[in-house]
Amino acid sequence: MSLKVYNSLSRKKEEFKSITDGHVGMYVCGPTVSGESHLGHARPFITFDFIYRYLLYLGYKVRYVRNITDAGHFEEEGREAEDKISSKAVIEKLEPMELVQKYTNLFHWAMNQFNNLPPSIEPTATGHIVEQINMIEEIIKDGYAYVANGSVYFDVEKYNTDFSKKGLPYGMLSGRNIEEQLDTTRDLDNQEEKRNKNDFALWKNAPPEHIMRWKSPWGEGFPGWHIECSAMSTKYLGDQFDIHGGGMDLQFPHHECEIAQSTVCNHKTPARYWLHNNMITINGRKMGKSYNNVIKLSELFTGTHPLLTQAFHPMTIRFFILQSHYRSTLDFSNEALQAAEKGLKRLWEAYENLMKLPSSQNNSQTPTDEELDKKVKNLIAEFDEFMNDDFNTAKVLGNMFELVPIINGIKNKQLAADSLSESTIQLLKQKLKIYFADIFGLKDDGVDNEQLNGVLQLLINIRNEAKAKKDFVTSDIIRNELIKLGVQLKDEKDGTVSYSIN
RNA sequence: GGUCUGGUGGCCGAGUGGCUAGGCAGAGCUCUGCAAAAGCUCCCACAGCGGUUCGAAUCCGCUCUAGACCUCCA
Repeated sequence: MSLKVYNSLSRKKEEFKSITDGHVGMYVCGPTVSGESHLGHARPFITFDFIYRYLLYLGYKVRYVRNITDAGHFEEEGREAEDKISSKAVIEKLEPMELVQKYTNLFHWAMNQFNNLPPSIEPTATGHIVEQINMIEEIIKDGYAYVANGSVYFDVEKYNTDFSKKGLPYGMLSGRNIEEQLDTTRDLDNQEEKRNKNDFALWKNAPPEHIMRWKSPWGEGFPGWHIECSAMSTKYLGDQFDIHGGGMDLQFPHHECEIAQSTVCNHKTPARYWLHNNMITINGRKMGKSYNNVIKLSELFTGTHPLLTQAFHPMTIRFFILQSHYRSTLDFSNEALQAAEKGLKRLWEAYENLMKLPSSQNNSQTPTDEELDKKVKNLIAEFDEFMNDDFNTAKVLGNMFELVPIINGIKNKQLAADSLSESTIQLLKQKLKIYFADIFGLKDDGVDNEQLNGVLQLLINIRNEAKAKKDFVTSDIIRNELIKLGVQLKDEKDGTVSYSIN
């Protein structure tokens, strides 16, 4: 059984084979820290987090590189090209690096909330200006870029002509044919500098008011749209690496340009497998700045957004994303998120129940219900199978939910304790823990507060005494008032009382 | 205009030829002082029209429809 991944480059599922045995190099396009991350951004970072975690589970040593874009890509709104980061800094009266730091911190905070593992290396664009300049020089030397008024442009046409002969045409990732591109009537800044409309900037000459600027062989300026990813992936992962990831919307032009730049410099396609996650939609539309329909992560966690009826816990978001396949669109709505919240709770509680099941209460290795035992073993075995099929977390969760009634049934004695063999229960515990915590990265931020526990236990005791005296008025007050406070008491089958906090 | 991807039960979402996931919501039952929780049962959908096939949500064609990219965007 081997891992198969959908490669955007070939548009097929392919068997995954790493370049170096036992090692994986993975590059994922990170955030532009000129603003706060929104729900749409959460998708790739959670997606590639569980991919990273799964590769680790398979035993690979993974170098996971995710950049921070802090040098400012261009926003070409109509006429004026301006560096996003420097212009916003003026508005907010902050130093550019102060702004960048603020949003980097916020990003890290959000990643932490989602329980995403930090990448192995998180390089910044501003920290790699030298590498980017070196790479641009190489491209010029090879004749695939030209200088115009202190800016440098990549010669797409020449690249396409030469590399098509090698079977590496420009547009191979996104299935584009450069002759067929739409003629934009839009006026882009400095378009006349380009030899061809498809050419893209490697280096931009900085106008005087531009704050972020570096010296280069072509004058003072700043790096172009795509060069940082090429420079940094090459530096940390080599000429060719295993996986390049990002959102589908980056396929063109960003990843296409990356391929062109890197191929010129390194004489080979940078990544073997290109993985792209799909978008989160809201009312059927992609969530994105251009649509003005973004919900920021902080708003999501606090419920402060007109579209939200309540706050949603980061783990609910994570679970919501895990419930669909990463290449499908995922439609946001309060209802969908509420369903995810309840589903996660049910799964979480079953998981806890399982972990608390006493082990080896009987020595019987033969289950009394062989059919059920077999079913459980099969459901567990399918976890790996589903993940190996292009990381199908949705199907794994489906199986987990099928295990829930079995686990709860044993716990609540609706099923005999020895229905399953001891070894199956052990296997279940072991695998579920790995999948739940290690691969899916679901964690309990459980209130582990001794004082609160003590207070609740006291109330439970009082209620028990009231019940013993058939003073149901008192016992019901305790139960009903607690539920209003988000604490749900559960009368267990064995007479004990447990609770869950919402 | 080009390239591409979708349209699945009240909602969300798996599923690429037969065994018809799963979650949420809803209904009934068991348990319970009553509830809740838990368990059991029910709710058998695949945009439309043709075609291929013994058999299609799944393949092919057409139609309708939604969306993505072609411009910063996860």
